Order: sequence, then structure tokens, then C-alpha cells
Amino acid sequence: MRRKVTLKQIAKELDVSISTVSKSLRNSLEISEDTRQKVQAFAKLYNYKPNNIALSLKNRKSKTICIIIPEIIHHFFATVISGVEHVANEKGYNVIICLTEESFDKEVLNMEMLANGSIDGFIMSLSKETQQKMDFHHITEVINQGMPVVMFDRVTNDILCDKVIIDDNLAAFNATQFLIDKGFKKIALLTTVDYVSVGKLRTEGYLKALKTNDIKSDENLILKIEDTDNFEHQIVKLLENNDIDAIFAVNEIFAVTAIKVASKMGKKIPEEVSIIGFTDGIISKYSSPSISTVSQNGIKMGEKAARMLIEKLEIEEEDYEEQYKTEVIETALVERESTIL
Amino acid sequence: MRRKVTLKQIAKELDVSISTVSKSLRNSLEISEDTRQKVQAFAKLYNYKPNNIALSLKNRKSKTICIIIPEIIHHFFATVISGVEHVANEKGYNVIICLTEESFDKEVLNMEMLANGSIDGFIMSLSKETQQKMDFHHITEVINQGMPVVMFDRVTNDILCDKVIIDDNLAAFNATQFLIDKGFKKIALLTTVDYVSVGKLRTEGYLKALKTNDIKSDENLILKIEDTDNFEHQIVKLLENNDIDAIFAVNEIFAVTAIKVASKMGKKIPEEVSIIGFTDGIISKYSSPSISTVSQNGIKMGEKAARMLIEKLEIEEEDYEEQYKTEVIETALVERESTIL
DNA sequence: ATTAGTTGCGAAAACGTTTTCGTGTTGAAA
DNA sequence: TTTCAACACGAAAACGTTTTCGCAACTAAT
Repeated sequence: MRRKVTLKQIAKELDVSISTVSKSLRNSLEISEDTRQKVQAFAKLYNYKPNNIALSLKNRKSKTICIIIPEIIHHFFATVISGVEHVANEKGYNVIICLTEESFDKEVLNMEMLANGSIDGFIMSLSKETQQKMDFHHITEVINQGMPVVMFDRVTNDILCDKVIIDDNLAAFNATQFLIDKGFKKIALLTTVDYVSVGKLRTEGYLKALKTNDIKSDENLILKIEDTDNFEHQIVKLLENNDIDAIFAVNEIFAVTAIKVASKMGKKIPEEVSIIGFTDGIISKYSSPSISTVSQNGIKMGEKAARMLIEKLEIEEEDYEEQYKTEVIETALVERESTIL
Repeated sequence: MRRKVTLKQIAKELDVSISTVSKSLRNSLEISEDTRQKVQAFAKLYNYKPNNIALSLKNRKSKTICIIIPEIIHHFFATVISGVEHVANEKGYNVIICLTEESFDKEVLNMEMLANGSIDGFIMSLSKETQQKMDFHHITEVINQGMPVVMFDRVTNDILCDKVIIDDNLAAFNATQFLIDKGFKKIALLTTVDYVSVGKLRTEGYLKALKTNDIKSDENLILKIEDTDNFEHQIVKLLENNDIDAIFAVNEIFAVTAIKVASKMGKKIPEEVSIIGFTDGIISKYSSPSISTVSQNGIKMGEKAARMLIEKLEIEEEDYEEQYKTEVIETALVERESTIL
């Protein structure tokens, strides 16, 4: 169990200075061919690798970025991480992940912990609690310190920074229009409470589609689910009390649960009720029937976010100009069994 | 956009030495009440936070651990991360994730990149390619440098280190026995190729259960799936050519695919074929019918692994004794619709 | 033989901490 | 008045790098 070898040790061993060793290893022309070879051979033998921490301190950058997400269990977030990791690796960056578990405090804590030199920038999606509180001081603070932040998916207009989103409103509009085009009129909406930014936007898209097609929206057909633990009975009620053609759900879980509930009530899918979901994850793919859905490409979002962040990081100080972009990732409608009659 | 304030700057501003500032902030008794208060007030005002990198360099530990997994998209691995993250956070550690995408080279690269001071220890699950190659030199090297490694799930006997596993053999035995107890005799097995350690163990458990119950194992009922992209037709053949009672699948994807295929062939589940899977993820839960499964608690595995690693990290050098444990996490059989007649 | 230019290397600073040790000042005891 | 503690603080080393600068020694040109 030998400890890692350092420049100092090599220098001592070969009876030269630390500078000489360092320069030799970086192939500096200052050093004679002879010494260079000697040092390099020795370094190779002892498997010398420069200490990253020391480099980080010297260069004042850690070549590490942090991605903060609410839950890793959600397939969508996992795909985003995957995209981030991919680009980061390619560019020589490491990725630290932090999970907020939808808690404001954990979000703040994580950012404060890491904003002290450990990382060069953040990629983040807001926790529910943060969105509810509308308290973004921790993010402002980090940005003020000159650390770039890229937000994705769950973003806020209150913060000026780069963002990667999908057009939730439009995607929801399209999904609803898709159902309308199939001839459905009584379309239910399973959505979240309004403070979840994407939920709200998707609800608006749904309403817009109805309006555009002169269909009166019906309060009774809209279910805003707050507690994601136990909402089956709410769906049961919705289906019992209304004569429904189709359902648009703003996420996979809502969609697949609707299928389960409807099936149990004896309603055939898609024959009696068509269903379309949001987020193209494994649930939609493997459900029976498989679920038509708005596909939001998490990998692409992650890749884009990472590219934007790293670009900001590698800009020279003097060339820096404060300018923020919001990139919109295309969504697509994936049709599967749940809407094919 | 002011840069982070350092001890040096505070010292200059207040016209004291760096030492005095440092000591004041750490409430050293050496410093007079007066100066202490002055410094602390100033530090608070400027929101001073010590630079983590500098601390890491000084203390020669980064308070960061790395988890290396093949794919984050797999729900099981995501749950493990979640467990690791939880414990790590609790103990004041950060978590870096690395994805190998089942590639040996990426696994080696990741470990080499981080083993140079960036992190204090590894938690890892082997990539498929590594298991196939049986080349573990990168892991040995890291361990020889005195860096603790904890392996989980996909482990190898060739490396001496702490491990967290489930008893794959026993769990598979139990699952098979469960089917046998229900009266099934023609039980098919959907498994992986043998070099995937857990696949092999589960296959052995299945075979043992058959043997124990004096059921002759039948080559034709065992499907070893290599290419996970396109194996539906193999399952179709299996079902067509054999009269099968039940299926034991070594993962969720195989299980849910079997259900889909069987349903399409007009076989009712569970009435005509019972199915039991492995890994209690969202697919099993939300599938229709929902899938009975061997639940391996990823969160617990992650937590355990993190605890073991951190314990090793915080042991004093002198008290260190080389001793490795292998912890076995309990599995449970979760019965759902796919086996309830 | 003096000067100028090259070559090869080392000293030292810097990144931001913590900590050990030393030192000057004060007040009290001898 | 001398001596000694106690007190309050600063200098410097250390963690492991990279890089700038300076300085010898040598070569070549005048």
C-alpha cells in the first residue's frame, strides 16, 4: 500500500529540483533531452499522476460541474444526467450530483456546500418546494459570485441565466389537438397543482387547444393532483361522474394510473377511453397497452445544458459578456396503443 | 459579480494577519474577544466561506466519494445512487457519479481520472465488459494506493474488498420454489449470458430449485439472452415450441416483455402462464398485470455501501487493519397480479 | 580576452487553508 | 527593579502543482 508519488518525491529521488521534474513531465524545451527522459522514465515507473486537487487550487477551477435535481428515481431526470455526463466526460469534466428530494432546504444547502471552489458551475432543475416558495436567493447569490448556472425543465423567470426547456405549453397543445383531431370532445386533464411550473404550462396548453377548437373547457374534467401518493380514487370519481372520451395526463405516472383505474372499472383502452401521456419513459413503453406520449428528450436536454455551461466556463474572462439564452428542445408525439383505435 | 472573499482579503482589510483571521473564525481562544468579534462580523458581512479545494489539499481528503455504475437509466442503479447520496450527505460527503455504459475502457478511465486526490473512495458495480474480460487491474491498483473500494451487486471474487450483494442464488431459488409450490412444473427461465455475474447466480438458483424438487431441468426452457435490443422473437419461439406453466425472468425488462409477447399470442396472464420477475422497479409495479417479483432494495444496498465506505475512510491510520466484509441484503418476494390465480 | 547569446536548471511565488511555534507586550509577583 | 506568566498576535510551513524569473555555465563571435 504505497501512497501516491508526488513531484517532490521524484525530485528528491533523482536529485533535481521540483521545477525540473514538472517541466520534464510537461515536455518543456527548457530541459535537456537527457534529464527529460530520465524523469519521464522514473515517473512512468512509479505511475505518477498529478494531484487533481492541487491543480484545481492552482488553476482556480475544478473541472467539475454539479447537477442538482429533485429525484433521481424519475426516469426523465436520469436521462438528463446521462446526457450531462456524456458531454461533460467528453470535455474532461466530472459530474457531481445532488438530490434535493423536492426540498428547498436541501437545495440551498447543496448549493452553498459546493459553491466554494468545489465546482465550476451548476445545472439544475428546481425543487417543488422552491417553486412554491418562489425564493431563489441561493441561486442569485451563486450567480453573483460569477458562477454560471444553467436551469432546465423546471425553471423560473425570476432568475436570469441560461435555460434549457421544452415548450410545455405547445407540446400540451399539440397533444390535446391530437386527441381532438381524433374526434374526441370530452377530454379530461390529469395535471399537477399550479405551482409546478411545467404542470401549469401544460394545463394552459390543454386549455388553449380546447379554446382554439371551440370546445368549452369543463372544470369537472380537470383534476389537479397534489398528493402523488394516493390519487387513484380521485381518478375513479372523475371517470364515474363524467362521460369521458379521452385523457391527457401531464406525466407517465398519471397516465399509467389512469389506465389501471379505467381497466379496473371495466373501461376498455383505447376502445372506450384514449389516453395520452407526457415524458417518454419506460413506463409508457412497457405499459399494456403501451402509452402514446409527448416525448421530451432528456438526453438532449442534458447534453444541451452541459454544452451551454461548459461554453460559459471556457470563455476567457476578458471576452465575457453577460448574455443568456433559453434553448427550446423539440418534443415529439409518439403514438402507441393507448390511442390507436 | 464579486469574487469569493478569502482569508487574505479579510486580513488585509482589517489590517491583521491571515492567521488571526483564521483563528478568529474558528473561535480560537488565542484571539481576544474583541478581534474575534470584529473578524466574524466582517466575515459574515462578506459571506465568507472557506474554499473547499484548499481544505482538501491541506487535509489530503476531499470528502467526496465516487459511485461508478453501468447505466443510470436502470431503475435499480438509480435507487442505489439515491441510497448512497442519502448517507453521504448525512455524513458530509459529496457524491460524484460515473457511468461506464457497460464499457471496460470507460470504467478504467473514470477510475484513473479520479483516483488522484479528487475523491476518497469508490463504490462500484462492474460493467458487463469488465466482467467478461475479467480484467480488474484498475481496481487492484486503486486499492493498492490505499483507497478503499466497496463493490455492490455486480462483484467479483477476484478482488478483495468490501462488498454489498444480495444472495442472488437463494433469491432465485426462492422465486422458483414459489412457482413450484403453486403447482407449476414447466417453468421457463429468461436469463442473461453467463458472464454477467448476477445472471449466472440466478440461473444456478433456478436450477437448484428444480433439482431439489425432482423436476428435470429442460434446456429448451432456458433462454439466455445476449442482445437486449431484440429478443421478443426468441421468447415467441420459446412459448410456441413448449407448453409452459410459468416463467421466471431475471430482470424486469425480460418479465414485462414476456407478458407483452404472451398477451399478443393470446395467452392469458396469469391464468395460462404465471410470471415472476426480479428487481422491484416501476415497471413491475405499473405493468398490467402488475408483476410479482423478487424485490432487491437498492436504497438499502446504496446506504449500506456508503456506510461501509465512509467507515473505512474515517478509521484512523494507525487503527487500520485489513479486513473485508461482504454484506448480504435481504430480498423479499412481492406478490402481485402476475402470479395470483 | 571580452562580450553577447544560448542552454539547463533552480528558487520562489502563487492558489487558500490550518497549525505550530515564536515573540513582543502587559501585568503581577518577587 | 527584575522575573515570569499570560495574553494576543504574526511568521512560516505544509498540502502539490505550475510558471516566471534569475543565474550560472558554456559557446560563439568580436
